[in-house]
Amino acid sequence: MAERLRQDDRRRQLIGIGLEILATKPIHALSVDEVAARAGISRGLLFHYFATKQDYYAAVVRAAARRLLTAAQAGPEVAPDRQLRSTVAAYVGFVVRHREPYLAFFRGGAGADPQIQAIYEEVRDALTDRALAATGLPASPVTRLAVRGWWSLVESLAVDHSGERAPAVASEALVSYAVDALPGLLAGLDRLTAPAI
Amino acid sequence: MAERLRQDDRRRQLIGIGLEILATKPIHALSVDEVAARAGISRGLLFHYFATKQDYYAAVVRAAARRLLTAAQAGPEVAPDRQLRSTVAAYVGFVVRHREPYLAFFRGGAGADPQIQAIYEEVRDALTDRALAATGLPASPVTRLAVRGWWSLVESLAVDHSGERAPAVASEALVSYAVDALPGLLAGLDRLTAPAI
DNA sequence: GGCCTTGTTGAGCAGTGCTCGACAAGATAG
DNA sequence: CTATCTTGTCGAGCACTGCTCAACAAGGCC
Repeated sequence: MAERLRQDDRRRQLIGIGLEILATKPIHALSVDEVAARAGISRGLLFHYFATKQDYYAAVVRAAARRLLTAAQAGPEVAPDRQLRSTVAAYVGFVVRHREPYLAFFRGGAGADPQIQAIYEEVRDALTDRALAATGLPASPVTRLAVRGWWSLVESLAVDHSGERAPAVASEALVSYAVDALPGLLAGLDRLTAPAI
Repeated sequence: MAERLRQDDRRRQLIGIGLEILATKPIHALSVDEVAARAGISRGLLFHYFATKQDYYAAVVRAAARRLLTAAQAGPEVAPDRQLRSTVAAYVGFVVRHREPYLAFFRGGAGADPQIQAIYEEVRDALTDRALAATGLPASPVTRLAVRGWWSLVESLAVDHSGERAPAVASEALVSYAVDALPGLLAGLDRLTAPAI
C-alpha cells in the first residue's frame, strides 16, 4: 500500500510527475498506469484526483503555464522604462533554458482540447497585458491585436534561437531586437484605425 | 463488400474523409472505426493503406498543408512589387474562410509527432522563402529568423481577426498593416548582425 | 472504544489500435 | 474458357488503455 498523503501533497506529486514525463513525450503516449506506477499508487487513485486523463493533463499544463508566467515577470525593482525589456529577457531566457518542455507544453499540447486552449489564451492575455502596461498605451482591441501578434513574433524568435546549437546572435541582442520592434508595430497601427484608401 | 477501388482513389477518399472529420474534432477523438464506417470499408483495409493511425493523420495534415500552400500563392501575373501583398492577402483569406480547419490542422495537431512537426516546418519554410523572394533580400540565417517571426505575427493577426464576429478592421487594412510591418522588422536587423557595445 | 471522513486498492468492463490469415474481384497468360 | 497471379478487401482476435465501482484501511474526533 502506498504511503498515505494529504490531498494537496498527492496532487502536487502527481502534477510534478506529469511535468517531468510530459516534457519529453506527448500525452497520448503516456498511460495512466505509468503515472500511477511512478507515484507508487494504483490506477484508481489517479482517477480520484483527476476525473479524466484530459483533466490531469490540463492540470499539468496549468502548472507549466504558472511557471512560465512567474519566470517571465519583471520584478517591482525594475525601472518602468526597463520593464518591457526585463519581461522579454526573462521570457526568452525561460524558452532557452527549458526549450523541450516549452515546446511540449505550449506547442505540442492537444490544442483541440478546450481546457488547454483556455490556458494558452490566459497566458497570451497575461503577457499581452504586461507588455501593454509597459508601453503605457491604452488597451484598445486594435492595440491588443498588435501586441498579441508581437508576442507571436517574440515566441518565434525565442524558439528558433533556442534551437540553434551555435546561435547566430547573442540572446541579449535578440531581446533588444524584439523589444525595439514593438514601437514600430504600434506606430503602424494608425493606418489601421483610420483607414485611408 | 465495399466497392473495389484503385489504390489512388481509395487513398484519396480516405484522406478526404479525414479532412472533413478532423476539421472539427481532434485525432484522439476519432476512431479508426469511424473512418472505416464512413468509407464503407473494414478497419483492416485502412491499415492496409496507412500502417498507423498516426500515419493516416500525417497524410491528412499533409493534404491540408498542400491546400494552404496552394491557396497562399501569388500567381505569376502579379507584379513583382505586389507579390508579397498578394501572398499575404491570400493567406489571410484562407485563414478567414477556413478558420476551424486551419486551427484544427495547424494549431491543434499533435505537435509532438515528428511527422507533423516536419510538415509544419515545411510550410513555414515555404512561406518564408516566398516572402524572402518577394523582398529581394539575401536569405541569411538572420533574415530567415526575422521573416519566420514575421510570419508568426501574420498568423496571429489572421487567426485573431478571423475569430472576431464583428471585425475591428477590414481584411484589406489588416493585410496592408502586415505587409508594411516587414520592412521595419528587416531594417532593425542591422543592430543584430553588427552588435554594438 | 466507536464512528465518520478520506485516502487507497484491485478487479473488471468497454472500447480502441493493430495484426493476421483467408477470401474474392480483376487482369493476364495459355 | 480455364488457370494463375495480383491486389483490394474482410473479420476475427489480441493486447492494452481509459475509466468505474464496490470494498477496505488509516487517521481524526467525540
